[in-house]
Amino acid sequence: MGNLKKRSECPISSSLDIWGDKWSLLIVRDLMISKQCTYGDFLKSEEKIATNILASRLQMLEENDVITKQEHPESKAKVLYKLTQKGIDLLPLMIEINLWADKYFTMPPERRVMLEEVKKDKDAFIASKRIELL
Amino acid sequence: MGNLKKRSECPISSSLDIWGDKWSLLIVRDLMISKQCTYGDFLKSEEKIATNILASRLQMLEENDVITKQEHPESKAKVLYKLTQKGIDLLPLMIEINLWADKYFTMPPERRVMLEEVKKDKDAFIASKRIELL
DNA sequence: TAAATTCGCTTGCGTTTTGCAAGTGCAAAT
DNA sequence: ATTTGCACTTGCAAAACGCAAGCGAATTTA
Repeated sequence: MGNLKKRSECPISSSLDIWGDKWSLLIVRDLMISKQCTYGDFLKSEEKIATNILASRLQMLEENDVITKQEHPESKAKVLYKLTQKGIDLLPLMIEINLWADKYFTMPPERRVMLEEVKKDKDAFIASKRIELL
Repeated sequence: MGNLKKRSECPISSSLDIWGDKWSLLIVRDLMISKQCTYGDFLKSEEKIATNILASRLQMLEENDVITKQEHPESKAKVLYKLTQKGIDLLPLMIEINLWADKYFTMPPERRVMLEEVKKDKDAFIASKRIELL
């Protein structure tokens, strides 16, 4: 299944080999907003990812150490997904995507609040989010 | 062909709808390194993009105002592709990808030189690159 | 405690996208 | 006048995607 083949030694290319598709960064986004999600949580988010695609992306991201599975504290039937350090390190990237999008799309009001905070002091925002996610 | 359908109002998702695939950001990368490229230049880069895929991505990026076509000064047979302002604004994002990759992959030596400069003063680097690309 | 429901996936299958090779049409060089 | 270069286009097989249904284990409900 989701095994990685590098197209080149270029760091951009190698990065895209892992999360360069329409869905992976949305999974990362959900984990940055919610800190931890179950399989069902991902399915609920508004872009409506197909369940087989979700499964393959989660596997890919786990194999590449961007996310980890943990057992749910209150049920063996549930699984918790979280970002690893490598995943949390995508935070600056995600923020730059938001800033770019802010310039060229209309932002939903809730995101706007967060972005104001980011614009005030980007590094501080990243630092506090980083702690929050660990 | 490459027409855009938004999956949601989320800025991350909308961004990915434009350049969220394995190839688009490599085209942007080439244009950030070379400032302007011909169709043939893109084909030459080491990831070896298929010509039909290249054509569809160039069209998509142009439709979404990330790149523009210009006529080549010395030949009507050639076409020059350049980044628009919207494309140049992807620079901070590209730099964050590089920084992330720097942490988790081995970097080719030439990129290392650039990254040292970035680490010394990120904003200054972006500012000078910005001017260079216009 | 048996039956129904929840949860995290897997499977099948039709559709779309990708990747490779070959081809086309215009421009420029020979 | 003919060949070469350049920017694509076309055809087709293979892979990835998207949708719906199914499945086994864990949990809840009757």
